[in-house]
Amino acid sequence: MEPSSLSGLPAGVGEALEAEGVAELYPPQEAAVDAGVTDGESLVAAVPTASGKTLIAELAMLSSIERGGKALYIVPLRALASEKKAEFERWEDHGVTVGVSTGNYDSDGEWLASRDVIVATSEKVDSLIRNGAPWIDDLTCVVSDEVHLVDDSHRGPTLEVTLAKLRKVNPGLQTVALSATVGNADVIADWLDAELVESDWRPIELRTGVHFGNAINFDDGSQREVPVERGEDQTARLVADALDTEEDGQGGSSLVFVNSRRNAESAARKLGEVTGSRLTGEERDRLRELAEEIRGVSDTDTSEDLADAVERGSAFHHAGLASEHRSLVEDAFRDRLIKCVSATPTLAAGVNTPARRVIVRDWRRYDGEFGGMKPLDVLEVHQMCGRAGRPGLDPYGEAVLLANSADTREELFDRYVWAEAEPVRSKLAAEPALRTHVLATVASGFAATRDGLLSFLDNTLYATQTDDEGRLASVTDTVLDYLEVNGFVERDRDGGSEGLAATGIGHTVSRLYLDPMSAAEILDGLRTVADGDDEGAGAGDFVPADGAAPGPDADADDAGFTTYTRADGDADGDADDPAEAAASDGDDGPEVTPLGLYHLVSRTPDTYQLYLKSGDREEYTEVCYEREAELLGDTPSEYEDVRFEDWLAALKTGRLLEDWANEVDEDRIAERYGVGPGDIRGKVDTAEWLLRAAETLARDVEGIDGDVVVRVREARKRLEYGVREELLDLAGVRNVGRKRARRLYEAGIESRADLREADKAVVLGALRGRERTAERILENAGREDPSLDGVDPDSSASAAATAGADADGDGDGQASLGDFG
DNA sequence: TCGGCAGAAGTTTAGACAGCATGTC
DNA sequence: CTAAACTTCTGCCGA
Repeated sequence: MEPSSLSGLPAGVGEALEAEGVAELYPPQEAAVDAGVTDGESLVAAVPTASGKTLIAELAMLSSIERGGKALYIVPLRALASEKKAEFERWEDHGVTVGVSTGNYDSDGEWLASRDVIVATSEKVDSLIRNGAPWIDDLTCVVSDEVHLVDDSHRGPTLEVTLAKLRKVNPGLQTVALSATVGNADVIADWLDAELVESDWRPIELRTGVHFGNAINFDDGSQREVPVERGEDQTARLVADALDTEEDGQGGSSLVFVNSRRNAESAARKLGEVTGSRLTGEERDRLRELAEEIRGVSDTDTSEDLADAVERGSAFHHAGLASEHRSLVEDAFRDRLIKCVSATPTLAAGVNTPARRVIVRDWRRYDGEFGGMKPLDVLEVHQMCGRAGRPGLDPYGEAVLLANSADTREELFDRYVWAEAEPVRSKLAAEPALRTHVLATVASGFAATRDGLLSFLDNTLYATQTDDEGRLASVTDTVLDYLEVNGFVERDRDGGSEGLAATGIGHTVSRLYLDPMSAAEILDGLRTVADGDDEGAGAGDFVPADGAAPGPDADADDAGFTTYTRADGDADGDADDPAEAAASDGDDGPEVTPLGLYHLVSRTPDTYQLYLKSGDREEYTEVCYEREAELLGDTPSEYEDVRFEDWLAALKTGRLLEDWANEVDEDRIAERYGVGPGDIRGKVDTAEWLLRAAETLARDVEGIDGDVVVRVREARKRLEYGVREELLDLAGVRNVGRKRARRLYEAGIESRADLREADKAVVLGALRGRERTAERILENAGREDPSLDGVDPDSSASAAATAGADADGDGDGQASLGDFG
């Protein structure tokens, strides 16, 4: 079937596809067309990765748009959103517009409602529904990429409920679900009332095999000799073998999957010996440049180790890397500059990074709940193997599992090579998942009674595949009790069917996209502050919202608390105004410190906890008692309460955040907490998000001291910029980060206003003579005449700045590791 | 007494979604 | 119940 023979697509699309080189549709694509994707028919396509799934989605979306509709493409990862957007933008010549919406990136100012195709993550779509995005009911086609992720216990339920909601709002909606080959694609099709296209067909041959001893045995019965000498590294031999086998005039690159970050790093180091000896002079030069770029991303050991490996054509890839690191590695690997990447599962499902040879070195991974090393899911291994074979570059792809004995070889064949992937199973009927989705479903008007709620939940995958009819109802009831106790929903038990309604806070929580348990924890924590200084202050008391009050003052205690309203003149974001800070210092209520707030949001289920290492328990128990007064809420008993462990883990995270807000260098933080630059950014981002939510909650809820709102905002801003209080103003200037702000401050330039007035020589000196940077900064600070022509840097400013930048930000009188190793 | 070294014992362990505002003289 | 790569500790040896 030729693309140009398809009907129902926008004019010229078929021809454009042929011009791209799509002369014939692939068999699964043809089956999809036969099943009616271009006629608005719903479809589940369960086919291998890289077998043209995206084109099936495009055919559905484009034909839907041609009929006057609007399409939504749901991706599982933020990183994939921009990849897909770029891919779909090639249809803009045919009048199709594309927009993206994810948590950290919205299409540049474009109003989504006007776009024909919108790419978003499932959480973002869920959030848009909760917030009543007007274009949701205009959708005529929704594509769900990697639907098999409904099996994921954390994020699966969101996808499941979101699809159910979209279909409910829009009964005629064409639903196209793209899935890996799984055990029960028919059940998914059944759930979505869709046709099923299932196939193992791949455009590039994929051979899967197991290496043991001196050869790889492939699933097609063939063998390839790859002898491994005694004491030689099996992985290294296989990587070398791929590189030494030229196809298309080039050796093949490899992707090695391992089970821990540390293993990824040490494998990359070792494999650098293999790749390093096979580079051309030009490649060495380019790699050296790339390594410099990597070092420039971050000052941490991780960054340094990565750069060292990359210089030799080898790299590692895991979530501890900064996102800039990741894309540098991914791009260079695609460009065939980096010859081998050792990765954790980040690369198995993320952006498209194919390799000629995939080596699955570790097939078991530590799992605490399992109590040891757990074999990977068949689906996961298949996903890894599916990365083998680059379309247009490799004549074939090879996926090799490593065995260290004949027995293991047989086990790997049985377990992975011959095995079908596990069936997908809904994880909806679990409390954490339902807690969030029951509240959202009630709050956004999908259900007003208990019966209505249960019948809505009947549209989920869970309902179509469970045999236990009562389970969903019973978990729902447990969750409803929880939501009622915490004041998020009201229940009316008088009528025939129990009535349900979200309270004001319930609505807020749902719109903020918080787990209700996080919201409850935050509210409890913040309320302890108000309760602490006046027993008489309760939620029902009179709340003064005096529009004339400039902020909390000494009298505020009389009423127990003061609320800020938008009218009180504090909406200008001037929380760091010294006068205000001084005023609140006069308050004798319990002090709300950044650490207290960081600890509070860190112990919320929306924050991923840091692992307590040996010795940490002792260390943080001590910190916990030292700073107990700052922690919001009661510390669980060290000896009787199992929650104590979590409390300490949250304290560790809280301290990391505090360090960041105290300008401790990234490399010190990385070392102190045993994390990578990517983890630091991740923790800070999450905390920022939660503190913003906390700010909104604190404003919306009665019984929380207005001063608390100010403290929350300041703690959040300090995280955002990574600076101490006195630098908040400076760090707000574009191109001024925590480092430059500190240098400027040490040179006597303490504010944005100073930047406009200061001696240019001092500014230039503080910025270490970087003329262009200094000009940009002056311009961004709003200086009339930012030009630095003929200005010489003031060397004393530069010296002061250097001294300031080297100071360890640990000046709170706590025990400090004042050594440099 | 000290340093070097080998082997024993102990330690650690993947990933990643969400909101929001708002500018400048 | 299950692993494996590291790091740190321990004890032995020789000088």
